[in-house]
Amino acid sequence: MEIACFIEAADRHCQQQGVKLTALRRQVLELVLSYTGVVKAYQVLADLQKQRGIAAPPTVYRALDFLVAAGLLHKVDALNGYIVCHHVGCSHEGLILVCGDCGRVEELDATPVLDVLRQQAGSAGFAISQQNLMLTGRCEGCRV
Amino acid sequence: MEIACFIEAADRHCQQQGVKLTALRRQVLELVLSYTGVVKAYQVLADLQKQRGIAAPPTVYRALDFLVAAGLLHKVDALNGYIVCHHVGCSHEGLILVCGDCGRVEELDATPVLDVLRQQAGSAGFAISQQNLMLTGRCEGCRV
DNA sequence: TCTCAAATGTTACGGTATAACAAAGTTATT
DNA sequence: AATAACTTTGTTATACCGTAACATTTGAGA
Repeated sequence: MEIACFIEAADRHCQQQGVKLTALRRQVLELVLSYTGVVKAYQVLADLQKQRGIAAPPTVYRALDFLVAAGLLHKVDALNGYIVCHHVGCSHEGLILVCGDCGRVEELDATPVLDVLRQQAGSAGFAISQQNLMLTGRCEGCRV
Repeated sequence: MEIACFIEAADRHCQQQGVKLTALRRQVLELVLSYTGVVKAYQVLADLQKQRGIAAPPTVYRALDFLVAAGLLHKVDALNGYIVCHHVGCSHEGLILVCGDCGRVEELDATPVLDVLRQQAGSAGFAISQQNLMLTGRCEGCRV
């Protein structure tokens, strides 16, 4: 199962970083993994409530914040949602395409375009940090 | 005064586009212009209430949506805010650089890099929509 | 003037996120 | 073990962000 594999990798990743992937955090990560594409905090909250009987917003937000900080998830600001990071462990800048209709996510290599961006930002005095590039649009299936 | 100058340019821009910069929309634009940097919808709402006595959220959101659609403002998703577009007439997509240290915002033209991105995304089946690119980094003043 | 469409007003609500404090678990040290 | 210090999680309450739905007004053209 792919989820179990990812969890295992996440576990190693957290150990390496000296942070703890607790039971709750693992549970939230599994819930996010169970979706394809973008997941909202309140969806995760609802799922968590089904599994535990009760849970409050801070519980899920804290777990999500941890997972983002650990590099296991990315926040998609434009959609108020979260996606799984597909480049855990490799220091690789992704170009993340999110379909605004179906939530499907695709990752490409952002290196070439970030080279251009770094140059452009540099001439304005800005040093842009390592990061992923997120764009919203429509995937092939959702274009009519 | 710089605001008056911008308003004048905005007026011409709207006429060219065949859309109307009504009194309300102009008032909201002036309020956004009165700030430096990112402004939140509810800040504008509060200002509007001071000036008119009463106003409700849809009033300001509709005006802001119009101004974004007209290319006069940009929405900054990551901060739930809005900034003035500094490329009215020459560009509709911003490359927005936010200094993680001091919060300063700089806007460049994202058109060239988005052309490249559209091509790259297109070959993966994605049609990326009109949007701003927002990147974090460090501005000249904050780099030691 | 009349009609239609666009813009604005108004009410009410739903989605997003965090503050503040309490309780429970964990770790290190004695 | 016992304690203390710290981290994590639970709980309550609330603040912030944004829109649906419908009423009313305004403005341009027939």
